[in-house]
Amino acid sequence: MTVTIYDVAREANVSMATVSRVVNGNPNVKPSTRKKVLATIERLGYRPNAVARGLASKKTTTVGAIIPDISNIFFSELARGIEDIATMYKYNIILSNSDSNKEKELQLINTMLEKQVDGILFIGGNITEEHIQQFKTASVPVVLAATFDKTNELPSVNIDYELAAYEATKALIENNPNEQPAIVTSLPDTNMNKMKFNGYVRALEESGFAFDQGLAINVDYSYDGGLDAAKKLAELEKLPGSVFVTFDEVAIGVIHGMQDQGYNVPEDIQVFGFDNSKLAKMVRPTLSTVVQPMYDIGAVAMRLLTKYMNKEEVDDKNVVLPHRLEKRSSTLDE
Amino acid sequence: MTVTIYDVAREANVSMATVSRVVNGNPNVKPSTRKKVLATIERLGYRPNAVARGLASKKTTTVGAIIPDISNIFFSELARGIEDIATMYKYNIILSNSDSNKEKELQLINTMLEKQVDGILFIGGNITEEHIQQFKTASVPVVLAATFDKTNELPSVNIDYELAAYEATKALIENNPNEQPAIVTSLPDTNMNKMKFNGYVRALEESGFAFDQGLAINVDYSYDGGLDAAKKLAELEKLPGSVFVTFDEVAIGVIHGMQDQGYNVPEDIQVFGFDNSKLAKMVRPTLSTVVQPMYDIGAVAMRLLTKYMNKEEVDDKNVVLPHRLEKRSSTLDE
DNA sequence: CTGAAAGCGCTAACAG
DNA sequence: CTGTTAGCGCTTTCAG
Repeated sequence: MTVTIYDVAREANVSMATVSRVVNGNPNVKPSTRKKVLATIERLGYRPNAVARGLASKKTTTVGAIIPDISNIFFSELARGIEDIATMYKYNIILSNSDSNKEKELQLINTMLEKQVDGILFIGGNITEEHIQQFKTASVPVVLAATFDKTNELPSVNIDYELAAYEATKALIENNPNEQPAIVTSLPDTNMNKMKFNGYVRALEESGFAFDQGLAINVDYSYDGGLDAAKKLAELEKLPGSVFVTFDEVAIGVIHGMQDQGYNVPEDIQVFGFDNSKLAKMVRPTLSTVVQPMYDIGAVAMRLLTKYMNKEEVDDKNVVLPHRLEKRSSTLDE
Repeated sequence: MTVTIYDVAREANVSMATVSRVVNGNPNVKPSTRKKVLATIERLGYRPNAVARGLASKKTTTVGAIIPDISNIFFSELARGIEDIATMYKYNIILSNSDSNKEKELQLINTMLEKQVDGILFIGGNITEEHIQQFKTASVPVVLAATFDKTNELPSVNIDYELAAYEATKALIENNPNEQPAIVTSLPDTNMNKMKFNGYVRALEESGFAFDQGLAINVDYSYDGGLDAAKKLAELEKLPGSVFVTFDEVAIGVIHGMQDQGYNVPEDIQVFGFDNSKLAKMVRPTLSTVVQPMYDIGAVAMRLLTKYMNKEEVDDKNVVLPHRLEKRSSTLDE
């Protein structure tokens, strides 16, 4: 039925070991026999069985990637970064969506471990003790991307969310020093969100403002959530002069929501986003935002994982990638 | 080191076969022994090795999905549909990006076949004879999603692109019967694009217009491509009263591009998009567009694939999902 | 309801 | 440079 390494060996008058060698590019094969083997592989239409190889070698050259939601632009760009580097290093990706649901996450980790992935890339909300335990039940390396583990036990790739949020808030204040910026955040309350929040508060306090719960609005992580936020903003006793929105998609909803209610951005209210997803340029006014290199986070995380899988030395286990502010037209910069 | 089925068998005083049965939920096991086995599995922390299982059973419960670009919103929604149904049927997905590049596609098909996937979901530009050949070298089922194979040999899930484009163009003409709509298309020139184009031409002719090459603009499939298209539109001797843009992302670029040049949408120029990606509601004016159910296409394709993998009867091998027009504010509907 | 035994297709020492 | 020989961990007849 299907042709195996054994068939090739027989037809080529060599041993299975030799066929295996040429298939795997082992240099210890006389050119002439290599050629002969290659020819019969071609003739027979032999295709190596990676499952058998995986069982024998204990390496599958596939890694698992657990992602909250691939249809979210943020994660899909990150996934592309992962995939490109994986391809470069000859790995395949088993991709699964967790919806940041802890049970699903734990379940997925288990499934991937059963499938004998060589490593796991984890993107999620919060890392709990259970996650760590689950990871420890197997000996494959795990790298977190855009995800926090307060213990810092696991390797990770992130940006400095606290600092980025601080800077964004500061920028808002500089443009309009007399008005206290509002903040629009989204559930779930992940560590990432907490850090952004902390940065916001720090900037506030440093500028002499006291955090005001009334200016902290929490909505769905979605465009419609942003629309909701805009409504709530407009209902405030006094419209805040600026607002820091912790995700671009929501920020765009805020901009449109304000405009739909007759306000001008940035004249009536400045808005600052976070992520610099490609949506940021797809609004009028274009969105000022924190540039978070999603693709790079995925790429660097995958690269880091390859190092662990190859048991290479890793000098920087918790990578912090640079971020920057991109000032566009939704803020009052000179 | 790692605990195997053999260890469990020994510790539980049963045979490997029995352990295998309980692990696989085979009912032919006395409850008491099942319980005993389950207990020692728990105690030993046994985790089945899916690779070994795959080798022995010739089933991996993983399917390959070849996608042009996961970071494209269109494909990422489709991928989510695939994933959700796959999860429902206990399959995992190996996801790879092809950039619609034929060599990569062929390469990926081969890799997935080596990995012994139980089936393949293919989303791409054009299916060539080589693709078909490549698929035939293995006996796993293949389903196309949002992808055409002119021979109709392969199972597929699509919408009627020609008709949808026809209807969109017709709608434009109805709103403004005296002006001939322009069209903005994007490379590569896939069958899908051709069908959209044909629908556009058919609507034109049916309304007494002759296709005018000068009104056919081709740009990159991107927001910036849309910006470019708007520039070209404005450079025309006379601004067309409406334009059919074959992808939402490009359409949004067209809207902003026109606005940036001082025109009003839809008063000066109507624009009709295609896809109804979530971007369509994220513009002002909101985009009138053809609703293509990306998620459903992915979901139905995956469902269809499970049928083939289970060797079930399939009555409708080339599924055509319904589409509809969503009229929003970028067109002059009453 | 349970066990024995034969592979699945390949890699990895180890010899030579 | 090449062949032999054990497995990898599990499923799957076939008996009983």
